[in-house]
Amino acid sequence: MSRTASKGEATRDAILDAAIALAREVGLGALTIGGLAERVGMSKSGLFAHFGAKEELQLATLKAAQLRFDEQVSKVAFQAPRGVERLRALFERWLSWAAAQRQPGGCLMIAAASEFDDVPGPVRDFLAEQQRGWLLGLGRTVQFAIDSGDLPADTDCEQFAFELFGLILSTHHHVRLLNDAHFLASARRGLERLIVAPPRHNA
Amino acid sequence: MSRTASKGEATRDAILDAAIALAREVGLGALTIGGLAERVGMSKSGLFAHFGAKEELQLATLKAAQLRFDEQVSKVAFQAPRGVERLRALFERWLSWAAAQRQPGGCLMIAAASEFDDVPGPVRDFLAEQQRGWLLGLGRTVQFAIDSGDLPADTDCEQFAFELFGLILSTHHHVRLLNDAHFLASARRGLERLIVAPPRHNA
DNA sequence: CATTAAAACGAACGGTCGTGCTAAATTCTC
DNA sequence: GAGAATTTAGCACGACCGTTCGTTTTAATG
Repeated sequence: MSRTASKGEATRDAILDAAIALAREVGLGALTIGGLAERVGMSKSGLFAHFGAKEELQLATLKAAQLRFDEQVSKVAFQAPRGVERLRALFERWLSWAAAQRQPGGCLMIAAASEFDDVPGPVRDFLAEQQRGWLLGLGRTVQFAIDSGDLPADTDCEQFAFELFGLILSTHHHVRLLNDAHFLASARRGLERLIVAPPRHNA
Repeated sequence: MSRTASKGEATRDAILDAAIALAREVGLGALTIGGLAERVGMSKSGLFAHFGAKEELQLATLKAAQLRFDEQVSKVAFQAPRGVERLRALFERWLSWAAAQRQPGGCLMIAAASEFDDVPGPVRDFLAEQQRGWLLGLGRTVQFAIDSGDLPADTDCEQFAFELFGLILSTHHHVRLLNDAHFLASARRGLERLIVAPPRHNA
């Protein structure tokens, strides 16, 4: 069957699947090994042996979530041609990742960032690095839209990315807290305004 | 001295002061009674007696934070005359509340919302109600700017408030996680774009 | 100042946390 | 299928959690 799927790796993947789901509900910091073990259906110590420390479990969970994000958001959006079309695809995928998933709990990375932004350590470091990379990737996608002639040449990519991120955050916040999906439409209107009247350099 | 400041109320206030500070660092959920007691310099049971339950402590902490917010943000901004001037004042005050405070930890309400958005109970209910009220207040401030002729008559107040909130969230997120104050400037540029090219109805 | 009420304390409770250790069970390799 | 390696379980530990209770200290009242 799968080439390198030893039993250990298989259960490890299953654990991380459950860890993502559980952490989205209670938070990455409130993720307990006992609770996770019960959810997966194995012993606490058996699960623990896969990671050796709680912090490792947290990091592994974040990395697994990032992998999923890349597949469900970035990868899919990058099938659209460069330009606003890809930008819209990315935004739409991102929206459904962050605020419209069926299972409870929003975006793990966003929640974890808010949770760990004052807790120094590897988890925070990972999140910060991840954020830097994502911001860069967003800026690049905007640049492609400029290159395609879909956006004015003097569009400020970084400012655009910053505001785009704000739209996602606001949607995430309101949809999750107020349980009102109409904010998804607000997000889309915000994107259109960004496209029609984008932020520009020296303006 | 102060009229109704029995000893009990005084220490209760001191406790809540410390609770806000501590909760901003570790999160409202990770707030422990023992840790808070140590910080305040009193016994665990003595502190506990003031609230009777941890959830009451959490709620009291949130209410105390809201009180501060009203005084430091809303109240001050409302001294400016209605219109964009007040809008700018509000935004600036809000910015320094959320992302530029000296002490560690960002905005408690934002962090708590992200932490409790999937944890049913009084804390979540309080946060949701608070958010509804704030969104309404924001919209009203925008409406004043329309009435003063500073914004087009067909400006969409709710959409405006939604995007404004996104700017604050994005700033909060980036400043806290990446420790880079230059995002404050991004926030201000976002506000200017909102004023110059606001979202409109039927557009 | 004496009395009473309020507030703070100290010790203890049952539980759960993360983490070692050792033994049993399972999977992999030849 | 035998033997080695990996994976899982069981149990115990010290620490800390929220909470209770009885006592002692402190503040308010006449």
